[in-house]
Amino acid sequence: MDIRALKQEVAKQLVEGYRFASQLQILLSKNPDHGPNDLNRIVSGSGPVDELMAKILGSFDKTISVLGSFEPVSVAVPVDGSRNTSSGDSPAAAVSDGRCENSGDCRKRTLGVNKGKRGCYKRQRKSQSWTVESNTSEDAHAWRKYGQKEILNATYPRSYFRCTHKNTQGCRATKQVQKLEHNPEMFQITYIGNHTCNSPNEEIPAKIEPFEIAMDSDNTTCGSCTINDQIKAKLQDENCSDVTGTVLKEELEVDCDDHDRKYYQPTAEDLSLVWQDLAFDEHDLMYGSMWGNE
DNA sequence: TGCATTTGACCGTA
DNA sequence: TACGGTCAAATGCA
Repeated sequence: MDIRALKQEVAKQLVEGYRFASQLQILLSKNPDHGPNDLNRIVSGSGPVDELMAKILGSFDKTISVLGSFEPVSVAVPVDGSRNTSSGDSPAAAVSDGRCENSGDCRKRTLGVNKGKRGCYKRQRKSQSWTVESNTSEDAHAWRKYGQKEILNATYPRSYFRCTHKNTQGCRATKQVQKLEHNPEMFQITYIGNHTCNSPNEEIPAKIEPFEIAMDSDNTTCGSCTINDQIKAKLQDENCSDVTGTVLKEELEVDCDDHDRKYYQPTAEDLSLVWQDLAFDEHDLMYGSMWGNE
C-alpha cells in the first residue's frame, strides 16, 4: 500500500471520527448545564463528558500524528544543495532548528565564545496561530518556558513557552501566555504552530478544563470559524495552498511547514482546525480533489 | 546531577 | 528605531 492510499484511508477514518465528535459536541451544546439528558448519566466517572471528549479528540491527535509520520522526508529537494532535506522533525534538525540553520545570516558576536550564538535565530512566522482564553495556562501538552517580556501598555508580562519535545523530536510548537487586562484570573493563550511531537495524551490531567476559543466581542462569530478563516486567508496569502512543484513544496516546509500536521489541543474547536488543515494540505498538496471525490 | 525557570542580551520586523 | 520574540548563561529545585 502506498503512502497516498494510507493517507486516504487515515483521512477517511478522520472524516467519520470528526462527524462523531461534532455530533457529540452538538449534544453537549444543547445540554450545556448537563440537564435531564446529561451525558454524565451515560458515562460513568468524574467529568465524563470532558473525559470522553478528551479521549475522542486524543484519538484524532494520535491518528493525525500517524498521518504525519508518513510524510516523506525527502520531498523537499534543495535548490542550491545547501538546505537540509529533512522535514525538520528529526533531533538533528531540532538542534539547529530556528537558529543559525542558514549560517550566512548568523552574525558573530563579540560577547564571548558561547554568547556569540545568542540571539541568532530564525523568528517563527505566525502563519498558523490562534488564540484562546482559559482560566488556566496549562493544557494537555508539556511546555517549557523560555522567556518572559514586559509588553508595552500591558499590565502583565507575556510568557513564552515552547514544546518540551523541541530538542528531542523537533517539535516547533510554541505558545504565549498573558493575563487578561480586565480579568487577571483568565489567561490569553496564543498558540503558534502545531505539535509534531508524539506527546502522549495519557498525560492529560483529568482536572484540566477545556479551552474556550475567544469569542468576538459581539459573540456573533464562533472562534473556530474565525480562526479557520484567518488560517485560510493566511495560507492563501502565503501561497501555501498553491503548491505545484518541488521548489514550492520546499517553501511550504520552510514557511508553512506546520501546516503539514494540523493537530494540537484536544478541543472541538481546535479539531476543526485539524480538519481544516488536513483538507487544505491533502487537497492542495497531494490529491487535488480528494474530498470532492468522496 | 539533571531539568526547569529566570533574566538580560540580541535580533527580526514593522 | 522601538517593540516583541528568542537565545542561552545563570540560577533554582527536586
